[in-house]
Amino acid sequence: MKLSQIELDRPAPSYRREAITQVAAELFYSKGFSNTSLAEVAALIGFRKPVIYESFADKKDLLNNVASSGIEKGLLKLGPAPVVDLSTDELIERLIGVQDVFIHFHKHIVVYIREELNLRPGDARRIRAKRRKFDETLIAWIKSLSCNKLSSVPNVEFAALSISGLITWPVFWFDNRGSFFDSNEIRHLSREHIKSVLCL
Amino acid sequence: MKLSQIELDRPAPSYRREAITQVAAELFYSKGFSNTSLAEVAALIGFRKPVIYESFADKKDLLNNVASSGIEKGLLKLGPAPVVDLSTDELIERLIGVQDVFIHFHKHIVVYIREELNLRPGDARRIRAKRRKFDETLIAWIKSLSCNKLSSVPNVEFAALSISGLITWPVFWFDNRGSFFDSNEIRHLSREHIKSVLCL
DNA sequence: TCAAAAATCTACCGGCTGGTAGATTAGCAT
DNA sequence: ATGCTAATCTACCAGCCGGTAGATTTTTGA
Repeated sequence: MKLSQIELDRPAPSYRREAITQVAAELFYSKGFSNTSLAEVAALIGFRKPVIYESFADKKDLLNNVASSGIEKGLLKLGPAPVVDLSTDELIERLIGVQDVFIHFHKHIVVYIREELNLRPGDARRIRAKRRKFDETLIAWIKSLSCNKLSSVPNVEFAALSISGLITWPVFWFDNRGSFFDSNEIRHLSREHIKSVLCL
Repeated sequence: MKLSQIELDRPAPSYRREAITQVAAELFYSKGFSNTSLAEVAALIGFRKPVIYESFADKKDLLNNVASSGIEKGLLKLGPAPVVDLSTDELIERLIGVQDVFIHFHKHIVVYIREELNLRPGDARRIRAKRRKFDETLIAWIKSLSCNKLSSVPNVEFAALSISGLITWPVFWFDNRGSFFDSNEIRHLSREHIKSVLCL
C-alpha cells in the first residue's frame, strides 16, 4: 500500500515549507519556542522530524521564518510613503489596513516579540531593521499629510510611535484576553484614536 | 580560612530570596528563561545550584517571583481609586508615577510578558488577575474625574486600555531600542498624550 | 518487473540541565 | 579543642531534544 494513498493530508514538497512554517507558528505561539519539539511540528503535518531538515537548516532557521513574516507582510501592506500631499482619510484607511494585516498575522508577531532572544543575532538584526524601516515609513506617511494639518501635533515622531503601538496592541489583546474587542470595534476606535493623536 | 572572610559579597540568608530574584530577573531578561540555568543564577551571587532550592521550590517558582513583582509594584503605586472628584492634574501625576514604577521594573514586566507560557497555569492566572485588577482600577481612576470632563471621550474603557498601553510601551522601547527617549521626555510626552486621549 | 534514485523513517548519539542525595565544610556552644 | 548542627558543595541521575547516519520504503522509468 502506498503512503500517498492513505495520508492525503500530507503537504506536497512545494508547499511543505509553508505548511511547516504555519504549524510552527501555531505551536510556538501556543506553547513557546523552547517547549515545542521538532518532532511535534513534523507530526502535525504527518511526517517525522528529519523531513523538516529538508526545508530548514535547523530549528532557529524555522523560528526566523515564523518571526519575520508578520513584519514583512505589514511592511508590504504599508507600502512606500506617497510623495504628494495626502488626505486624512487616505492616511487613516491605509493605517487601518496595516492594522488588519497585523491582526491577521498576530501569532507571528507575538512569536517574534516573545522569542527574539532565541533568534540568531544576524536574523534578529535583520528583523529589527525591518521594524525600524516600518516605523520610519510610518512617520513618512504621516508627514505626507499637508503641512497645516500637522501644525498642532506637538511631536510627530512620538505620535508615530504611538500609532505604531496602536497597531501592535491588538496583538496583545488577542493574546491576553481573547477577542475582548471584535475586529470592527478595533477598527472604529483606532480611527478615532489616530485622529485624536494627530489632532485632526 | 573561613569562607565568610573571602567572599564578602555573598548575600546573607535573609536577603537571599531578594538577591536571587534580582539576579534571575537580569538573566531571564537578557538571555531568556529557557536559556538561563540555575547554576548561572547561583554563581552570580557566589553560590552553587542547590542553595536556590532553599529559597524556591523550583525554577518555575523563581520565575513566578520575578514575573509577578513588576505588576505588583505598579498596582501598589496606583492605589485604590478615590471616591471624590479628581482634578486633571492629580490624575495625570498619579499615572505618570505609575509609569515611572513600570519603567523602573521594566525587566520584570518584559520577563512576565515574554515568559508567561513558562509559568505554572495557577501562577499565570494569579498574575493575570492582578493585571485585570490594574486595568479596572485604572478605569476607576479615570472615571473619578468630574463627569463633565469626560463627556467628550467616545469610549472610556478604550481610552483606559490605551493609557494602560501607554504606560507599558516604554518597556518595549527600552527593550528594542535602548533608551530612545529618555525618562523625562517620556514623562512629558505621556502627559500630553493622556490629555489628548481624554480630550482634556 | 525490476533495479536505481528519491523520499522518508528508525534509531541513535551527545549535550545540557533540573533536581537530589549524600559527603564535606563551616559555625558555634560548651 | 571538640563535637554537634546547619549550611553548602560535589557528584550524579534521568529525561528531553536537536541533529544525523544509515536502513527502509516508495517512486520512477525502462
